[in-house]
Amino acid sequence: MPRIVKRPDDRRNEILDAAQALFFERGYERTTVNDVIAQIGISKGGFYHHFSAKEDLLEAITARLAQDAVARVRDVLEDPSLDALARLNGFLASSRQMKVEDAPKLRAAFDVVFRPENLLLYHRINAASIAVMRPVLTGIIAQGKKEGVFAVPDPEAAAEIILHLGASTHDAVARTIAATGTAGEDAAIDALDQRLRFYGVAVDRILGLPDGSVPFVEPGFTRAVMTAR
Amino acid sequence: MPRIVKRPDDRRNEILDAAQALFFERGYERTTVNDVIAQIGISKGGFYHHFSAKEDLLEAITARLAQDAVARVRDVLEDPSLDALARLNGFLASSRQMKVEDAPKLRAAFDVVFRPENLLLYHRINAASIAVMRPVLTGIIAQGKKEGVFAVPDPEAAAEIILHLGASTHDAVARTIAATGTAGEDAAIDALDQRLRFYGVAVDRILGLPDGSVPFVEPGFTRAVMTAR
DNA sequence: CACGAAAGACCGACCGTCGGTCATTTTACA
DNA sequence: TGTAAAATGACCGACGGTCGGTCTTTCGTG
Repeated sequence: MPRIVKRPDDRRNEILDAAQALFFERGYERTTVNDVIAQIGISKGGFYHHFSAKEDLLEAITARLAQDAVARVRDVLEDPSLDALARLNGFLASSRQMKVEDAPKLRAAFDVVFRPENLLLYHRINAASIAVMRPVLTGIIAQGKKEGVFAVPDPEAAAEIILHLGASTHDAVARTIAATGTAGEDAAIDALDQRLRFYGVAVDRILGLPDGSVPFVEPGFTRAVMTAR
Repeated sequence: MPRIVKRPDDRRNEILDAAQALFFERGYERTTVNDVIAQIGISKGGFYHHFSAKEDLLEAITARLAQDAVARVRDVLEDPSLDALARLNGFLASSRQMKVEDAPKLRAAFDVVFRPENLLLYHRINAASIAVMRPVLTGIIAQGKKEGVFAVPDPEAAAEIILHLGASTHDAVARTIAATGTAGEDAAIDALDQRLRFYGVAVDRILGLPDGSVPFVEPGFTRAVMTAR
């Protein structure tokens, strides 16, 4: 094979891009290092020059995804005119907007990531996004505590709990995906939507707010994401 | 090797016991099928006669652990004289008692299960216990809703959320384990204890109860478990 | 500017391990 | 004694990872 030399960062990103596409297409375990290097025409040694193990790919990809996600909502987070509740709701609204915007890609990824055999991939993505979001949400909650609107003893613990709430949707989402294409699809989407609303209520209560203060979903959101192609 | 024939159930349990011990000693990935069969002196084919994949071991072991755990608190769950809040607190108290009783074994398992490379093992155990506990907790919450003491729209969703709260302790526990033997151990245990108390408050609030109604830990519990040898 | 050597990006054959298969043998029991 | 189930262990293919070596780029030096 002809030897093509690239700047290390470019090559690294090229590998990451290829691996990410494959992971979201086949899952982590079912993607081999050989698959990745074949996709971009690189040798085994070349790959291991940039990454010390297949596992490194997972770490790098999930970190990159999480960083990208947080970068896209930075403007809301840094607007000094917002009080804590507005900041929190703005943060959640931006996140939803992002999800709706590339709903088709997201939905396709869901189909793979929520399969039982890809549990590890799911949890890694989750852990990475929690790691990135934790300081952000902690900041918002600390601000709200200072403002006297959030009644929590420990902002960081509250942030961790709320972020993990997202993980508890795993089964509900998986059930909805499983129902796709069946007669129960419509009902499954409604059930998921109702469940997500309750998560919003759970957040309200954990923060010591009246029910409905932090809407987790808006009308049509769940359906828009789950029926995207 | 001499051929020893046993009743299928006995053999199955023997394999399960050996695998469980190894998983809690080295983790799932680092335990090979050869390790398991070597431990009890059985052949490869013999193993695959009883289990269709290594993955099956995980499923069977986690299911068995979860079943055992729920069986041990059955008496509290079936006592008809208890109202919902008493039942919930009794259920949690029994769970704590179990943990304190075999704290040394538990702590040793923690050391392995909470290592980052054993994330899958941790999540599998968690998922299995949630699967078993969900109907139980759903029943308790539904009773409380009927009694008018728990203010939740959907008992099953509430049960799922509360059970997943346990998972959100993962990082906090991992941090405490990491601090074992260092100068910060004492502070780490206190921090974990405080965090667990907050989880109790979160449960209170999700169920619409006044703070302190559902104590998640009692004095000394966290320290007892985390310092056991 | 020329050039030679160090750095490091890249190659690909090779290796050990591991999960899993299968033809065969042994045992229990009706 | 026939047969279904239990158990054997040699074998397989795929996979993650290694390693000796090659080729390109960069940069200090005369």
